Amino acid sequence: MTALKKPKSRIGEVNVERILDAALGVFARHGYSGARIDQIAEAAEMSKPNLLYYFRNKEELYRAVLRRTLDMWLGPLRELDPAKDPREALGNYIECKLSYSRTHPMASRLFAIEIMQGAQHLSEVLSTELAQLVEAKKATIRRWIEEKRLADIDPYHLLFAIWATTQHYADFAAQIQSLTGKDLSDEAFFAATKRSVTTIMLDGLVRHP
Amino acid sequence: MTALKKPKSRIGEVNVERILDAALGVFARHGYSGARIDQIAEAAEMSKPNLLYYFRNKEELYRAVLRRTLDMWLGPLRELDPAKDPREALGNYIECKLSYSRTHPMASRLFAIEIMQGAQHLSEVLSTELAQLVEAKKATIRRWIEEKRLADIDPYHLLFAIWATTQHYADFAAQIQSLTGKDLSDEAFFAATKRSVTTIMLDGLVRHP
DNA sequence: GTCTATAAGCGGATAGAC
DNA sequence: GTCTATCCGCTTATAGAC
Repeated sequence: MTALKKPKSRIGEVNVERILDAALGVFARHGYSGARIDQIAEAAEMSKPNLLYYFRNKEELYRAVLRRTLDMWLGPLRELDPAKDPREALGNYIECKLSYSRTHPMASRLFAIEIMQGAQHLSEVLSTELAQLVEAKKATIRRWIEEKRLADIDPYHLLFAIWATTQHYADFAAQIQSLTGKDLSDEAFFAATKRSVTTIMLDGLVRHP
Repeated sequence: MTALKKPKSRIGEVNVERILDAALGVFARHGYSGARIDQIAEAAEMSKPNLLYYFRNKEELYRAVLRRTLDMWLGPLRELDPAKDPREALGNYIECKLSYSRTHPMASRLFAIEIMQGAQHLSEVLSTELAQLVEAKKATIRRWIEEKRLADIDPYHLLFAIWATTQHYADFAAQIQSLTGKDLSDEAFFAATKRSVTTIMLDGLVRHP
């Protein structure tokens, strides 16, 4: 009878996907309160009441969008491989995060806006899932440092620096576009960005004699 | 007669300041469309119609808040001193930006949200004032590189990396608070952050033999 | 499952007394 | 300059036919 959250029919599933895709775009662009349901409905090529047949209300839709993009958001960090050389492992991680900023800039901005506005819908996730994951990776980073293969840096700040520099190209794309005329969808700009970010993070800016 | 924008009386000026302070907090927390005028009025200890006596409408108030925080936002980059050693000059710049993230986190988030949502009220500034400033600083950075005192990095990406890492502590404070339990208002955490960010940016992560 | 029509309520903005 | 009261448009959400 009710198709909410667990649509049984094929057509229902397709519609839910269409709605979630459309909602990601509108929420990332306008924030939660700025987003309009009929705007999302229009983007999903659907009437507003029809959309509200699948999602009880705006809040439920917003949470669903966050949840759906969450795994993708947490994914790259899980891959950080303790067995590898730190240079290679961190290089991979940076490349992975940067690719994510290129292919999913709206997801990045969605989370960024949510966190900047207090992370009210994410605080649960941050203090459980992400905290656990970060705790595990801290151990990896500490080992590299003990083995003298990495500078003596607090693992938190290392992770923050990588997150900040890589996500910046998605989150602040408007500013970067305004200054350079380009964004990560430009193949050459993406390659140059990858090279620069990797060099800065791993080798640092100042030449050592 | 009209006190709008140019209040003649002392009491008017004081009220305008109170409103702008309150508005910064509410806009930074909820974004433009999420912000409520009566919420700002309440924070400014004033009735809603009274607030609208000083600012014709919400849009005008928002623009006034952006304009007032703009100089502070552009300030640190102006100070980047070509005469200094790059290590010292960039170190100063990082410290300056980080201090700004500590003392004005709401201003940082206001601009971040504005840019992430398309920078519609800032595009003028970005492509004129900021672009000019960045152009000037690019020359400084290029000189340092030519003198072999700096790694061969595109100046744009260097600036982006510094902006990203330093502003991150203001913009993503909720996430950092959730993971570390601290923010930059903690004196020890601020000192550790400054040390870590400086080391990562200037010296890099990977130990060179 | 999808639509048209509409209820319900919020929030920006104004009128007008003081 | 500041207030109370109020208007009006806009947006969410529902009712009910198909």
